[in-house]
Amino acid sequence: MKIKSKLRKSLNKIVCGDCLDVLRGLPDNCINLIVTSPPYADSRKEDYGGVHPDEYAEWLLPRMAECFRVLKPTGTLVLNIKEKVVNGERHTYVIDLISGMRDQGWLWTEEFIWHKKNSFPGKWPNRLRDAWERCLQFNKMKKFRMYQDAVKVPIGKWAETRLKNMSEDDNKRISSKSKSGFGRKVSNWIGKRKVYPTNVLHLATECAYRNHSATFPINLPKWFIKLFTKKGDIVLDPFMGSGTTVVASMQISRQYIGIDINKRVFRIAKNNINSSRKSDRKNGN
Amino acid sequence: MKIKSKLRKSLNKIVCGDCLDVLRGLPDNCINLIVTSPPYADSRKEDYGGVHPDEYAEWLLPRMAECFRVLKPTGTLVLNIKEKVVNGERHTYVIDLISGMRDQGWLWTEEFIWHKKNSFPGKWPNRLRDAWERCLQFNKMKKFRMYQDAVKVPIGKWAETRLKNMSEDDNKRISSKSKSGFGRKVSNWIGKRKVYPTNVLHLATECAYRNHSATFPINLPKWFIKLFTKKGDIVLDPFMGSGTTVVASMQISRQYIGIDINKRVFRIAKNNINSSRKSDRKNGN
DNA sequence: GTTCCGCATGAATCGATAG
DNA sequence: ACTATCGATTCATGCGGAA
Repeated sequence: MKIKSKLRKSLNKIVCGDCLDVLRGLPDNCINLIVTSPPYADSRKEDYGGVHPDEYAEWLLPRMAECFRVLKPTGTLVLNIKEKVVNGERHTYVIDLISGMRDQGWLWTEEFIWHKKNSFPGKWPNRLRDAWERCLQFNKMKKFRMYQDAVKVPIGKWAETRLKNMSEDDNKRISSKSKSGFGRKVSNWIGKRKVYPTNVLHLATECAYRNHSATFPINLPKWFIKLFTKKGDIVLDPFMGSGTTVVASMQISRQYIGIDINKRVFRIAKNNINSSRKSDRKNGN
Repeated sequence: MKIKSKLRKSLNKIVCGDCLDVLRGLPDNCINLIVTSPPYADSRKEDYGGVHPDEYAEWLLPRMAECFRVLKPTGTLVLNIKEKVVNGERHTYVIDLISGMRDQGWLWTEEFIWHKKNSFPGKWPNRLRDAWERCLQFNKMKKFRMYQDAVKVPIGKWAETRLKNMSEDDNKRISSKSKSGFGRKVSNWIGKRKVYPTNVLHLATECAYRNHSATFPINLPKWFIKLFTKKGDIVLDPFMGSGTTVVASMQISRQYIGIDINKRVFRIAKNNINSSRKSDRKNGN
């Protein structure tokens, strides 16, 4: 049981280091879900040094190989990514990445679209505003775990804003103010017909209280965690950033492992996780 | 003037045949915009004989080469396409196509998302409902014609309240605290009624012409025609289907060339175009 | 206890200018 | 010529305090 203890030692912890090295310390086939948003090519230079678009796939691929090894056969990997414009053209590093990962044995199962409702403003002579990002789904096998019922949404006009309205945060915010208000809200939903959502997610980028330069609304990882894991399962984020995926996992009772190479960002993640833990306790969880 | 007459003879006509052959009869650099939805791999078997996904890019590429030749240097190609699921996995023929077209000299300028608001209902064991398609934009040069003002949309209702009460800071330029380089000057928006859209299109799949097996709402090609051409410009659809792109072109006073290989579908297109012409005349155009 | 309203924020991109 | 830095451009959202 050496392997099991090795895993147990890493569980519900965050680690500062290159995920390429850190992941080597994990046993094979132990993770249920990997949700991550790797630093985009050439961006976040301050925090990550900025990998050039031409070398991006090459840089990310060995890390994806380690992810493949640690993921359970029925597990899932979700990669939030978008190619940037280089020289007036969309760069090919994302499609190069897909090709390279398929060579590693990954199945490119699905591509979700995150529609960013409040995208960056701006006007350019030959380009409109960019309002979407890819969430690439990869698997090791055709048959993977998926819990569609966990992400059902009320029928009707709410379908457009399903994630916003379904978020745990909303529940929590209401409950912290008044228990009765919370109960009433829930009762509104009871009895409503629910339908399965689509592969297009409508979410705004969060803009308040972010010390980290990347926007990654907590409802995005949370939605995928609900869709691909059940309570107690293990969620990994090898590019944790400010810890959004980890906090999402905690809030819905999944176990987690978080990794990030940058010390400044790591401290922010630690703070976010600690304050999330505190507010959890306050609410009696 | 031999070339010009060759073009003039083809203008505002539709042709039944393989676009690979038909396009050879057109001169170089004469088309302003190509908007098309090529037959999907392995589907529409009845109409097109069904190209297998593994051979799809190979089949489409020589036709894209002819498109490259006939397109003006400042022109644009828009390809509405989506990879299908083969063996539980998204097939790679679209990214193979992008690679192959870049080898031909195409620039992969942008990728628009068509969000299908009323996607087909249903439930599959390992998959949610598919509610989006790609609209790939390709160009021959970095500088192409684009008329963003033609597709402006009404400003959001946030503006009504926000712009009434201006703080002092709103009148000067405030730069964002993060290193993004972004700033804001709220007073810029006073009096503005319309804003530029994003690269995400929300359109329902209203299929006017039910005899054709592909759904392609007329507002999709029409939007791209407005964005990339002006009145009198020439629009080509080498996979015309039931003629949606052609009808859209007629409705907003662009010239057209439509091609389709399938005789049955071709007759439907002819009918659609004729009745569109009639209703045009009735309206005094 | 709810709604209203002010306001800071964001994985951007291009062209010009400087080294 | 080629690369690095800099300034200009512009929406919609959700938090938190106020009514």
